[in-house]
Parts: sequence; structure tokens; C-alpha cells
Amino acid sequence: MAARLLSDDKIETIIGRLGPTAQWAVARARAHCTQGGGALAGMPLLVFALLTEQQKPVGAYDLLDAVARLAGRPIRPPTVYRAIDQLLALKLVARLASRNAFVTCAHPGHSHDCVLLVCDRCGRTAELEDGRLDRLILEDARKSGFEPRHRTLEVEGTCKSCRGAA
Amino acid sequence: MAARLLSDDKIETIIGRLGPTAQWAVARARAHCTQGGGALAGMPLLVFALLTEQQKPVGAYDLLDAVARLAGRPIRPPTVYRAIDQLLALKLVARLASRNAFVTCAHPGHSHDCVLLVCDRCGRTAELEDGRLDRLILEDARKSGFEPRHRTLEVEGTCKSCRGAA
DNA sequence: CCCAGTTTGATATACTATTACATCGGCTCA
DNA sequence: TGAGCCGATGTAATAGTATATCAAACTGGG
Repeated sequence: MAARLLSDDKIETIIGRLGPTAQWAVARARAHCTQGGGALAGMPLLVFALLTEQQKPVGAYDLLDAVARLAGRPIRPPTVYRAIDQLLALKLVARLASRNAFVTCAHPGHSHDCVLLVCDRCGRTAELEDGRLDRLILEDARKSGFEPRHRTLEVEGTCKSCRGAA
Repeated sequence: MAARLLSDDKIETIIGRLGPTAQWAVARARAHCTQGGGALAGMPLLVFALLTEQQKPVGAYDLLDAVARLAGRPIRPPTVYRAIDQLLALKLVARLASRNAFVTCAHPGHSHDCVLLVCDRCGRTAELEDGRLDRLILEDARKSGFEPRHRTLEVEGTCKSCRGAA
């Protein structure tokens, strides 16, 4: 392959420098992939690590810059988008459609779509889970003959700590 | 203003050629604006008319092309985006974040955010309304100390007629 | 009539995403 | 071992979405 940008060793070193929460998230994500018979490695792993380090949505081009900085040379968009696509397929990250950005999923094992709470002050996101919501949406949709397949639910507002600060 | 692209008369003529449903939607939107003390005219009116003619989401650049064709000369993006911004502020159209496109709102008078059902076969959208959903989201969010301000809820699936056809 | 304010238009550019092609490394199997 | 295939990664080019900034034209009050 056209001269790997970053060796696995370097990626491990980068991960080693992350905070404890991010470390834990990476470890859990890897375990989740291993369980599924695959492996989280290379660019997808690096992108996941960078994304989980920030606790907020990151644009594809910010990830691109971060990877380029670590690699010491320019990176092309598809490199990052491919990694993102794989992470999306694995449900390890979610696309934040309202902001064209991406966040790591808090609950990798779950099959349902996320409910994302996005703070418009600090930009941080939290994930919500409520089966009643999905049941209600399903029920409402079917009433009009619509068969749902996938859902995007993003709530913008102010998070607890930002409300406290104000 | 830098030589208006389309006179009000021309816009009225274009609206006159729309189908009855679209005519009705335009009339209702205008009434809604008049009630609010404003007026729906010029580019925003034209964009609303074009958008309501299609019963499905339309990208900004498709609208751009449509306006350009009607005007008989190229149009620049900000012209259309400004019109869209005004229509968004008036809640006459909604942004379909998951597709970077726009649809006219079925219920201009309502203050709540829309629930949009988007058919992945025919592309058409329907609007849903259920206060229980919003109450549930509000309740869940507040449980984690989050104060919601705005919501994006888009459901992708198959509509009644497309399911019938299959 | 002239000026200030508002609205609309043009230019240029930033940001987001994908298509199509090139290259590398490892694997199988003679 | 090495020829040939396969999958993963990298590159080039371009398509699609959105905005910041400046310029020009109508509007209404004086």
C-alpha cells in the first residue's frame, strides 16, 4: 500500500498518550470489534482515538488536519472519510447531521440509533437512550403507512454544566 | 438593487402556473406572513413557490438552477441561501439535515419543530405531529440536566405508496 | 434632488464529500 | 521462490454545500 502514513506502533504510542477516559473507550471499542470477528486497527483506529479524545463533534477536515499533523505530511480526504465510514458501519461513531460532524458513540454494543444532546455553548454531546421514544416514533409513522428504517434525532440546547455556569 | 432578476409580475405569473395544491400553499404562506406583519415577496416568495411545487426535498443548488432558468441568466448561491434563511426564520420551510436539502413545512402556523418522514424510494416527505414525542424528549433531556431548545427528528423509511408498489 | 438605510446582487472562497485511479503488501499455489 | 490475485491504503481530481465580503440599486425622509 502506498507507503503507510503511520505505522501501527506509532498509532499505539499516540493512543498511549490519551487520557484515561479515552483509553478506556478505545479499549472497549477494540474489544467490541474483536468480538465481532474483526479488528480495529490502522486509520480507523487512529480516527476513533482522535475523535474520542475530544468530547465533542469534530468535522472531517479537522480530523484530517489532526492526522496530517501526526503523520507529518498532508493527508487526502478519502483517507479520513473511509475510516469514518468503517466506524459508522461498526456503530462506533455517529454522524451529527445538523452540524456535518462526527462523535464517538457512548454505547458501541447497542443496535438502536442514538439520541444526541448537543450543547450549543460548549459543543459537547451526550447520548440518550429511551425505548419509549422509538416505540412512539414507530407507532406514529406506521399510522400513516410509513415503515421506518432509520432515524436521526438531535437535540440542541444547553447542558447541565453550562447552565450552572450561567 | 443590482437590477432585479425577476419582477414581481413575473413571479406572480410563475406562481399562476403552479398546480392547485401549490397555489393553495403559497396563498396560505402569504396569509401567514401578512398576519405576522410582514410580506412574502421577491426571491423568498419565488423560492417557496418552487419548493412547494416539488413534494420532496430540494437542494439549494437545484433551486439555484431553477431560479436561473426562470430568470434566463446565472444566479449566485447567496441569492438563494438568503431566501432560504428567511423562509427558515418564518418556519415556512424546514432544513432536512440528513440530506442537506429543504422542504416546505405543511403547518406554517405551528411553533414546534417538525418530524419529517422521508421515503428512501420516491424521496417524498411527510410531516408528523405528536406532542407526546416532544414531551418525552423534554423529560428525558431534563433528567440529565439538559435544557432543550431545538430538535432535529428525521425518519428514513418507505412510504405507503412505495410499499404498495413493491 | 440628495442622502442614509435597506435590500438585493456579484465575487470569491471556505467547507464537506465522493469518484476514479494508482500503488503497495500479503497470500495462495504451482 | 515468484507470478498472480486480493484487499487495504494512498493520491488526484472534482462535485456538492455554504458563507463572508464587497458593490450596486431602490426606498423614503428631508
